[in-house]
Amino acid sequence: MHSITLRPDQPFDLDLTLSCGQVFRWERGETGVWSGIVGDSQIRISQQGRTLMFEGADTRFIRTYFQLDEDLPGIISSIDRDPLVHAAISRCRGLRIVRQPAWECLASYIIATCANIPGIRRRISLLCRCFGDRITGECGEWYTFPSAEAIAASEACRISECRLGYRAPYLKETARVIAEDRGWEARIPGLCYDDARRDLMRLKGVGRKVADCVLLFAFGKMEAFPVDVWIQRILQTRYPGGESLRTYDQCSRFGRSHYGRYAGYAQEYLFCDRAALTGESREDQVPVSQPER
DNA sequence: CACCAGGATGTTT
DNA sequence: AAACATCATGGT
Repeated sequence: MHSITLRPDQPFDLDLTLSCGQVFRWERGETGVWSGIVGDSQIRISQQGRTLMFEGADTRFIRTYFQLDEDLPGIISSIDRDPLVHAAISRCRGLRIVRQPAWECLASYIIATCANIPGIRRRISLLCRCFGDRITGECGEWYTFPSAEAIAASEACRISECRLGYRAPYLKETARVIAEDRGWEARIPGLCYDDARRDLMRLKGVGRKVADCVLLFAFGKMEAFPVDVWIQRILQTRYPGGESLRTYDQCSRFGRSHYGRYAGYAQEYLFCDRAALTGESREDQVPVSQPER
C-alpha cells in the first residue's frame, strides 16, 4: 500500500474525478475504494482528506495519471470568468482531468457517440472481455483494454458480441489504421491544436467532438472544448444570446475564446455539473458575457 | 412504450 | 455552409 499526501495547494477530489464521465473503466466499491484498470494493471485507490492510498501502481504513475502536479488553482482562476462556470467550479471542487492512455481514449470515445454513460461503460466492458488480455493478479482477474492490433484482427461476428451497433465498422477501420501507424501517438503532441485535430479527424468515426475529447483527455491539449448535447444545451440556455450558438464550431469557438487556454477544463466543470445547470433551479443564472458573432 | 444519449457520415438544399 | 436522414443499442 502506497500513499500520497496532497499539499493544501493541490486540491483533488477522487470521487468527482472518476465519476464525472471522463473515464469509463473505474468502479467504486462499497467502502469508497475505487478499482480501475489502466494499461496492464489493476489499481485500487481511495482518498481520506489530503491522503491518497493506493496499490497496483507506483507514486509517479498516480501523479501523472491524475495530473496532481498541474496547477489546478491557477487553471481554475483562469477559467473563472462568469457566474455560471463559477457555480460549477464551486460545486465540483477538486475535479481534475485525467491523463488517459491515447488508444484507449480514442477507441472509447468512438464507441461513446450517441450513447449514455452507463451504455458506454457496458460496451467497453464487453470489448475488453472479448478482445483484451486476461490477467490474473493477487486480488482477482481482469481484462486489459484491447490493443488496436487485437481489434483490427478480430472477426465481425465477435465484434457484434460487444453491441457496438453502427460504431463497430468505425472502430475496426480505425484500429486497422492505428495498428499500421505506430507513430501517431508520438506525432500528435508536437502538433498545434488545429493540426492535431485535423490529423485525428482523418480516422473513421472521429469527428470534431471525438477529436476534441482525445486531444483534451489523452494529449493534454487544454484549449480543446468538446461540445456534446449537454454542453450545447448549457451554452444555449444559460448564456444571453446563447440561442445563436447553433453549430458545433460556434459553440467550440465560443468556449475557446471565452475561457481561454484552459477552455477544456471549463468544459469539464460544466459537464460535471450538467444536472444542476440544465435543471429548473435557476439561482445562479446571471451570465456575463455575450457569445461572439 | 416513447424519448434520448460525451455524434459521425453521406446526401440534399 | 447549413439542414437533414440514417445508423444500432440500451437507459430512463
